[in-house]
Amino acid sequence: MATGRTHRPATRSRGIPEATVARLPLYLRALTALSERSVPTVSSEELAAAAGVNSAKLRKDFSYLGSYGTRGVGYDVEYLVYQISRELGLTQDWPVVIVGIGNLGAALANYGGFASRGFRVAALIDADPAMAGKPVAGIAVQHTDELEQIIQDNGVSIGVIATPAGAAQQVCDRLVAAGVTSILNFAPTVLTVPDGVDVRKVDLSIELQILAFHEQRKAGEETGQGGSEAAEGLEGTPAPPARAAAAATDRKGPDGDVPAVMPA
Amino acid sequence: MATGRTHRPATRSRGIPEATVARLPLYLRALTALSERSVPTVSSEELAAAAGVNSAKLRKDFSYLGSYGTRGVGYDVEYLVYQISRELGLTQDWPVVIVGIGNLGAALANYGGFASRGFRVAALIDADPAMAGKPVAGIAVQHTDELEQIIQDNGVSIGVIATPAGAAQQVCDRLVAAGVTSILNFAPTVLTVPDGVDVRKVDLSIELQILAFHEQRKAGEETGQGGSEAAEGLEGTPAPPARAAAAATDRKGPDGDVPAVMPA
DNA sequence: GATTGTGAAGCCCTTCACAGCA
DNA sequence: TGCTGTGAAGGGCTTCACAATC
Repeated sequence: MATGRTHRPATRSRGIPEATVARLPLYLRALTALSERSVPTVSSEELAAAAGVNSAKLRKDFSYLGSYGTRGVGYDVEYLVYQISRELGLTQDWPVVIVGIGNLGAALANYGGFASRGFRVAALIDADPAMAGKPVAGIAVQHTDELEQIIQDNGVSIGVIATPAGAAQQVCDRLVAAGVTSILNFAPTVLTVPDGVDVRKVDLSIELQILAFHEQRKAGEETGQGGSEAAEGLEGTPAPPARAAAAATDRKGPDGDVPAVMPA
Repeated sequence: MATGRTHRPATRSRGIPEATVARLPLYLRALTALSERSVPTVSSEELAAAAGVNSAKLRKDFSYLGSYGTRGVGYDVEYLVYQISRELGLTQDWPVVIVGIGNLGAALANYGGFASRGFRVAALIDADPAMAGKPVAGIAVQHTDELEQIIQDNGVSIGVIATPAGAAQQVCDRLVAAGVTSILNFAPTVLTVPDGVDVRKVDLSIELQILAFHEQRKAGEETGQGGSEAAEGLEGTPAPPARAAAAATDRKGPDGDVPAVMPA
C-alpha cells in the first residue's frame, strides 16, 4: 500500500475523502474500457462490478463529485470519463522524472500506463556515469548532476524515486529543493519531507509480507490451530535474546495462546 | 495502494486489525535497521519516528500482538524483530512464482527485498517461448505450459502476476486452479478470484494519479482558486457528449463552484 | 521519572435503506 | 418501474490522555 502525507485535514470546503480519491483512478480505468467498447451508459451496479467495489460505495463516491447520473438510467460513460479525468487533474500534462534507472526504473520508464494518463516521462536520471547517454525506453539517461536543471527546465513537480534505499533520502532532498512537490517512492525507506510535499510509497516486499500473514492464517485454520505458531521451528531463526525468554513467561497474548514457543 | 479481499471479517478470536497488519512490515524494517546497528532497546517514540507513524498508533498496534515492552524502558529490539517476523509468518519459507518476465517481472526477480524476508523465488514463468531457458536473476525462465507442474512441485501458495493486463485473469485462474491462494497483482486489471484467495494489487499509474490530484489542488490554492477547474482548457479534451452539456445546468457540485466550465 | 498499555472519545469510511426522480 | 443520491446507522481506526508499571 502507499500512504500519502495526511495534508490539509479535509479542510477546504470541497473536501473529497481521501478514500474516494484513491478509487477514482479505478473507476476511470473501468470507464475507459467501456468507452473503448462504445458503451454509452452504465449503471452503478455494472460499473462497480467492473471496478471491483460495491455499488453503494461507488454512488457515494460520485456524489462527492456532483450529481452526474440519471435516475432510472445510469451514468453517461463519456461524460464521467471527462469529469473524473478533470477531477484527478489528468486533463493537464504532468512531466515526471524517474530517478534511479535500474531494473525497476527501466520498467517504470517502459510502463505504458503513464503516458496514457497524462503523465509524460520528462527525464530519466541515474547516478552511474556509465548510464549517461544510454537510451532507455527511447529516452537518453542523464546524470544526477543535472537533476536540478532538468527539474527547472521542464517544470517538473512530480518525481519518482527508484534508487537503492541508501540514496533515496538524498535524492528526495534534491528533488524537493529543486521544486518537486509530489514524490512516488519505490525505495524501501521512510522519506522525510517538508510540509506541503506529498509522498506516496510502493513497497513490493511489504505487500508480500501482508500476503504471507494471511496465508499463514489459512494454513493454521486448516489444521484447527490459531495460526500464529505457524509451521516454523525448521531452521535457525535467530534465537530471541535472554531477556525475551524470561519475558515470555509473563506474555499475555490477546488470546492466551502462543505459549512461549520459541526455538532453542 | 493495494487492497486485499476483506476475508474473514475480523472473526477468529485473535483478530489483528488489517491496518495494523499493514504496518507490521514497516516496524520490522525499522527494527531490522536498529538490530544491525546493535541497538538493544528502543522506545515507542523513537521507533515510531523511524517507521514514519505516530507513537500512540505504534503502541496500540503492538498491544494487539501482546505486551512486548517494558514500561519506563521501551522494547527489546531483537525480541520484537522475532515476534513480528513470527506474526507475519516470515519465520517460514515462502516459495513464490513470478509470472510475466518483462521489464517489471525482471525487476521483481532481481529485487533483493524478497529473499531477505523469507520469500524465495521458486520460478520465473513467461508465455514467450523465446524467453524459455534464459536466465533472469540467476534463474532460468520457464514456459507457461509448465505452470501447474511448477506450482505443485514447489508447494507454491503465493503468486506474483506481472503480465500485461490482457493475460492477467487467465494466469490468475490457472494459478488458483493449481493451488495458489495468495496473489500479488501488478497488472492493471481487477482480478476475480474464488473465496479464500487473497489478492493484493499494486498499480503504478494509480499512485501517480492520486499524486496528480493533490498536486492540482496545490496549484489551485496558490492562485486562490478552488483548484478544481485546473489549468486545463489548453488542448482538446474530448468534448463531453450532448447530454452532458444539458445536464451541466443542473449540476450541483458539492460546493457550488465549478459552474459547468467545459470545453466547447 | 520514564514509558508502556489501554479505555474512551472522535473521526472517517462503509453500508444500509429508502426517498426522489426520470 | 428502475436506478441514482443521500441521510442515518454502524464499524473500524486513530488519537487522546492517563493509570499502571518498571
